[in-house]
Amino acid sequence: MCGRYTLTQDQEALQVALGVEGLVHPRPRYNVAPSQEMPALIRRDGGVAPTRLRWGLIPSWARDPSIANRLINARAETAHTKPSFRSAFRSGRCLIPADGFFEWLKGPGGKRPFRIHLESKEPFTLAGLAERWESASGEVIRTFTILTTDASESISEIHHRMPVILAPEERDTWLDPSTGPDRLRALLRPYPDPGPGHARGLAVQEVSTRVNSPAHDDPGCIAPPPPPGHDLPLFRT
DNA sequence: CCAGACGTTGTT
DNA sequence: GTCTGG
DNA sequence: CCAGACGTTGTT
DNA sequence: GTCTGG
Repeated sequence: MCGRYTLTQDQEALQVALGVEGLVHPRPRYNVAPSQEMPALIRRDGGVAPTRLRWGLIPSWARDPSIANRLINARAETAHTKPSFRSAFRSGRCLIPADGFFEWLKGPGGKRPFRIHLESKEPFTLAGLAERWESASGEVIRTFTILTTDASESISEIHHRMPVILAPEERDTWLDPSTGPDRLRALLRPYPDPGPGHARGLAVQEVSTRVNSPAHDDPGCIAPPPPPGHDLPLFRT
């Protein structure tokens, strides 16, 4: 799945990399957590426009917005049929800029966080769904969720699901309101491992458990874990 | 008909 | 809003 | 995703 | 254990 990600470029570099103007990204982010407002790309006036959305989808009909805590991901296989997501799948598709995402490997001795990023280290875009929610008092909240699919072979060592990464040439098809459901679903595949036609793929790097706490958001969150014994008290005889 | 759920992950 | 269960 | 809270009464 | 907040 995908419950944390990074966007370490600054605003200017991100706009250049994505070919978008007017994107708001005040500072590099090393540990983006659900409930936070982040840049997104949507379709507007026939083009691609940047906006800011809160991570965790609130369906328009929800009475309790805390449902967002449980809707940070949507299964690509079923999102088009689910009451919570089908409306957004039809008319609220969006792209979420990122340059890495985190997965935790559960094993004896605890959970170890890993960061997955492109070997090129370039930013990429995740397939997302956006919604607009209005509270009884008239407060409007715009939210998003990230689509997930089966893990590629290289990622499956860590986790069996991964977010959907759309290639640059797939972005417009995903956002285009006239794209049909079959063609949309065909886009929602695992990111390909290196092979014929794909010289470079995803890289997996273990990182410090500093990323565990959503209160941490600094380069230490994507740094390698300290070597064993690093911080242990030293005893000498 | 009305009431109540509506989701993902992972684990059992 | 829309679907399922009673 | 992980971390941290999780309750009532009454009083300040 | 389960829910909420980040």
